[in-house]
Amino acid sequence: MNLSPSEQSMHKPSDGCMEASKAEHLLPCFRRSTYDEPLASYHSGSIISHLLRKTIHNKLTSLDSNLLYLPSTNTSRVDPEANRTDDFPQEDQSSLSFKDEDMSASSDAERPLSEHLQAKRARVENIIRGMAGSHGDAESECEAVRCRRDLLKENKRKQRLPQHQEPSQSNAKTSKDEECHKLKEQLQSMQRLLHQLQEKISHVYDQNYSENEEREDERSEHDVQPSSRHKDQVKVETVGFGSDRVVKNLQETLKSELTRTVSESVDLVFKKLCVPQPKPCRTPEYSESEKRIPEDSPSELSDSEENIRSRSAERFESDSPEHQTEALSLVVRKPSLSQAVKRPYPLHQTPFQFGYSAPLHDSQILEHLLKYGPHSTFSALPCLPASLERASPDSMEHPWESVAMRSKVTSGHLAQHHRAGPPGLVSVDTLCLPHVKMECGDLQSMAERSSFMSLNISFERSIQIFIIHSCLTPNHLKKAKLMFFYTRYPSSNLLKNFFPDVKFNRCITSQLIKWFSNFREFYYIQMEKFARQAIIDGVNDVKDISVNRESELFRALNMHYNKANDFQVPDRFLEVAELTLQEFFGAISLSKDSDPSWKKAIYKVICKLDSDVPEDFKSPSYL
DNA sequence: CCGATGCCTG
DNA sequence: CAGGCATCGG
Repeated sequence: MNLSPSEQSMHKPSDGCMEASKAEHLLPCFRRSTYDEPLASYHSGSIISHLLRKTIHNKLTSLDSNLLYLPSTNTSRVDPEANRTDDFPQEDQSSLSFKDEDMSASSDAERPLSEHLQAKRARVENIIRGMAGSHGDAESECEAVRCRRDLLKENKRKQRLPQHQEPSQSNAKTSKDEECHKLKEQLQSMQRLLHQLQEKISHVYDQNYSENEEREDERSEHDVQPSSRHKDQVKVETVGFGSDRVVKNLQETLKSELTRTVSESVDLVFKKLCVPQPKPCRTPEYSESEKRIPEDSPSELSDSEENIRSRSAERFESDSPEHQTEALSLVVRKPSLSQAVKRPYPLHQTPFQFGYSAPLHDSQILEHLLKYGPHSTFSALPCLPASLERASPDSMEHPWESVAMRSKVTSGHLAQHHRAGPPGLVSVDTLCLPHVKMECGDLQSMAERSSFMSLNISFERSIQIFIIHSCLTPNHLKKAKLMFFYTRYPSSNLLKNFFPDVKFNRCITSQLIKWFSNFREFYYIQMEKFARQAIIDGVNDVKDISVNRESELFRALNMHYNKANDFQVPDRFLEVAELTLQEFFGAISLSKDSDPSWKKAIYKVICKLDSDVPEDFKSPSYL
């Protein structure tokens, strides 16, 4: 398929491929990130409407609908393949119009043709009109649904519509073939639309960016108290972060990520649509049109089975389950960002309307920042721009307070704030991040105010959020589970001592405590279960109850707290487990379980059996 | 009132 | 595992 000039200009390699590859280079982890979970978890319908809702409802659209609405040259091209299959004059595609005059004008030439040709044309125009009309219509958030409905209706009504120059046949196969093809085209057109939108976003972003700069300049001239500025309007430069390049990188990464996300979602939809009957979809045209959008997708984009499969959820599932579940539950679902979305704002007032899905996306980025980088240092974060490098030595003590990074641009004027550490390294303390020290409760309001909810995310803010989110990672969870083998009832002080790399606050503390509460819950449930089982099994004497490493009970517990089984569980834990089981057994034997709070007595006993956690656990880099 | 805890639920 | 809720003690 050929690109029209307008499309080519829209899909400039420098805006697409280059950025994608650049992003790939800078942030390799992103590739997997957006793809893995969220897209795989959407089903085909929802992802598209989700994306469309996100984009069409976006404020940017209303800011300048003309930007989005590419004049006839573009809107009329939303379905060029349909034009071709319907034998529309190729050269007339860009002038395809919905005006009646045009209809009649062209129909002069086509009068000899059978009526159904005109009917076809009318239908195609109708479809196009429907799509075009909804582009600028803020009300119609379900463009995809509508188009699809139209198309399906179209197919039902007219299954004999010729495809691929084949004679019209109305057997079931061609019908499905057509539908698949139509949907493919439709999705591709939406993809183009979204790509356009993405261009607009970056355009508006750039506008805002320069506007903000101007505003900032004005303020610094007229404002007597610069401190009265809204925090969120602190522009990147004022943070002293320094690097335009860093900001640009992030910006570009986000742009390309949006594009790629769209592509992959479309791919996923395709896969779902086409898998039942792959052959019909695998027409030459299909391959062609797939290749037509390389800038949206990684370079390996093709219609090969391998690639399709590699995009599928199956592959995702084949990944380490622990890897996924834990990371996602910890970070993606994390507090405020998702909560903010469901705040009871009237839709039209929602300050982060556009960011409908942005939190998820951004959280994924952050998640991967966390996943791939021990929050102790940035050095191990492959996703971070190259300008962020090695952490300072003192970061091993309290990495959260001295996440160090090298500013390749100007670290000089920041060095004055920097404490210990090699020259050229800048502590995060020097970033003057206003929110870094705030607590989780504030995070939501921050998210609401923040440009983070849009693509206008600044780098320093992503760092803030990174830090906030990096408080507890999957590794921390793993560590906590292992610590449970020693202590069932850790005090907050103990936790603080053993998680030196965590910036403790109310929220983090209670989350950690909650973890242990959950651990205990599981522990006691198992105990009760096995105690009852022992009774059922006819065990009479408490002394007949023992727990060793071969016990089923131990295996269950070990599976829960030491899934990888790479940790030597201390013998003491076995003793405690045995005692606990015996307590439960005794209590149940004596029918104490009729008392609603019968377990509390047991808890009281067990909580005294905590032992010291080995010093090794104090290392932030434990695990 | 706040924090810790437990219970229930998704 | 996290959220929400109720309860309890300081």
